[in-house]
Amino acid sequence: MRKNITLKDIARELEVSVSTVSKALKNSNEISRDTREKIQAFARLYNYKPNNIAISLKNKRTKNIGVVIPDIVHHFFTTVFRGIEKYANGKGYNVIVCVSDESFDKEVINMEMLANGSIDGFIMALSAETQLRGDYAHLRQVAEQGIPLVLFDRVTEEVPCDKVVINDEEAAMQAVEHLIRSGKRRIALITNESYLHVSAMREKGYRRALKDHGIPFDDTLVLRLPYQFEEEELSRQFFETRKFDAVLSVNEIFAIRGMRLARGQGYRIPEDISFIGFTDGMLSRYSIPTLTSVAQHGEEMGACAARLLIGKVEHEYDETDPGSYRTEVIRASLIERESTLPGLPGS
Amino acid sequence: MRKNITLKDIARELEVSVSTVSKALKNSNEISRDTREKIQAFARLYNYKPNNIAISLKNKRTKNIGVVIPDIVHHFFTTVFRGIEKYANGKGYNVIVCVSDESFDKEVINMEMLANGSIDGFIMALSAETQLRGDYAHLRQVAEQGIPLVLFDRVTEEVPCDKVVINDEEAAMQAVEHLIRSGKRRIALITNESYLHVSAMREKGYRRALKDHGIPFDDTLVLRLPYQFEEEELSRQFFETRKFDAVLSVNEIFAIRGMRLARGQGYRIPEDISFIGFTDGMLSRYSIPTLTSVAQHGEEMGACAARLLIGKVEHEYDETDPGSYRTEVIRASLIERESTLPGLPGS
DNA sequence: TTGTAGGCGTTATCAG
DNA sequence: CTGATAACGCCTACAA
Repeated sequence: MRKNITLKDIARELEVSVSTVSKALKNSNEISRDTREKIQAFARLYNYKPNNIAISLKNKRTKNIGVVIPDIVHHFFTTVFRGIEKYANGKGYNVIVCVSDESFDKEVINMEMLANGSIDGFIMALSAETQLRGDYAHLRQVAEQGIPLVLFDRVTEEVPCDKVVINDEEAAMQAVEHLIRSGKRRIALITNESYLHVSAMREKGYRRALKDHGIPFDDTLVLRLPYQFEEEELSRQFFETRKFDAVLSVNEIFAIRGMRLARGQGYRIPEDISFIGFTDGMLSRYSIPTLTSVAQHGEEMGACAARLLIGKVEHEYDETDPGSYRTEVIRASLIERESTLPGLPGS
Repeated sequence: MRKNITLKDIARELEVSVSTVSKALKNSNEISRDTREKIQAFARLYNYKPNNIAISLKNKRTKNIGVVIPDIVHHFFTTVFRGIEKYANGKGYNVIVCVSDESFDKEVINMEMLANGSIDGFIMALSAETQLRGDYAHLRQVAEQGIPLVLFDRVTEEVPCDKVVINDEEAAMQAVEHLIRSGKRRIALITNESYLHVSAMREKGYRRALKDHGIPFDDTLVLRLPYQFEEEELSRQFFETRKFDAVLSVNEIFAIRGMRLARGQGYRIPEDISFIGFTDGMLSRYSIPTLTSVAQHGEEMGACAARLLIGKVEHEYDETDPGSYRTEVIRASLIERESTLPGLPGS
């Protein structure tokens, strides 16, 4: 095992001082052409590479960014991560990922682990449990330490920092309007238990669209499913006992399961029931019928978050000035597929 | 911004030496109970946390592991990653992810970036381009530097290191045998262009199963699709012009697309054509019909890879001894769903 | 019981 | 042009 060679090694071999080597390797013209070349040749020969850790210690910059997400086996987060990774890599940063598994404790532990010098800043989406508890002390503490923080998608008003969100409410409205335009009036909503901020926003948009079109909100047309595990019975009852001609779902899995149930009961899609889901993932593209879907442009979101974060990391800023925090909104867009009827002409 | 407090700060405030503080904080009984308590109280009060970077520099251990994978928006890799992350986290390690995007150059650049002290070891799956070129110099170099390396799934014989693979050949055989047992004889294979080691192994298993059951291999029943982008026309022709009663696909996407085409042409699944795919992801679970699938147990693979790596990292080992390298085989299993007929009794 | 000194690898400042 | 020194934050052998 040939351990990595250091400046000191080179200095010893070439009988010069460490500082001469250091300067020579950065081509400083403090050093004579001769020695410079000699040193550079030697370094190349022995494949010298500066030690990142030492440089980090010196600069107090690690060129690492920490990403804390609730789940990695999840199309949307994965997509955002790709956006982050690409942008960060382009800027010479590496990305450390920690998965909170929707657990408050893990989120806290992971952040503490990273906050002690391992990273220059955080990008994160809150775990479900954190949102449920509404406890954001760990985020505030990180902010107090002067570590830049960017929240995306699963955000909260209670922490002053940069944020990247999609226009959930508006996107839900537009989806519902799309259904209304194609002649649907009894529109169901499938959502999860409501402590997730994004779900709440989507429900808000759903209600507003109904209201705007003079359709009364009907609570019996809202199916609230538990977040994590499958509860097939609830859904079955819902589909058997309620009459509706369209469904908006806050994610694609609920939509796909809904379509399967509807077909099982003999409904045609989209003629009898149309479906629109959030999260434009694999399932939407490959289901039968293919699912009309609200694309969240995760990769763009990730890139945006990374851009904000690295901006803060590299340019000194005043973290006490609330005006310096931005919230970027990524506009979702509706991808029309087989599960909805085409809208009326001109719409 | 209250920067993190250091040993030196504590020492200055309490008018003791840095080493006293250091020892006191690790409860060394070299230090009097009195000073110990005073120092610990002070440290707690100011929320002292040792600086990871400094510790890394001192110990030459970063407690980071580098994961290099071809793609993150990919169910299998994501699953493996989860296994790695969980195991590593449990052992106090963080995970730095780099995505090679199937590109040789990015793979090399990423590894060089990390190999200069940022990580204690690598876990990786080779990019398609790397396998195509067969150039593994960068891996060898890492190994020479004494950095432990574990390859998973996309491996090569040409680099001596620990490996984690699934029994691709055998799994493909078993899948084909499953089809044969349910009465199918003309079994098609959908695979990708063949420079991927895993695909080659699966094809081998496919052929062997046929042979073992006296079914002649028919090259016209093999559809080879390009790796990255969709080539719908090739598939359509294949489904229109060839007659077969079952399909084995090396991934779930090809299988799902195949099922859609087959249904479009009026075939019933599984009565007319059964399907089995590799990669037991979302699509397999939620497609219509649901897809019988070879589960690769990615999470288990990831955990295994992390275990091997951390083992090497923490226990000195002799990297010149080829006998010290292990290849762990994770056994795939067949998840039966609607896209295949149940096997005959007793099988 | 406490403190000093040296080192991990690098860089910046200043002296020669 | 070159080198000595200090510093980043921490640890530890050794001295007092």
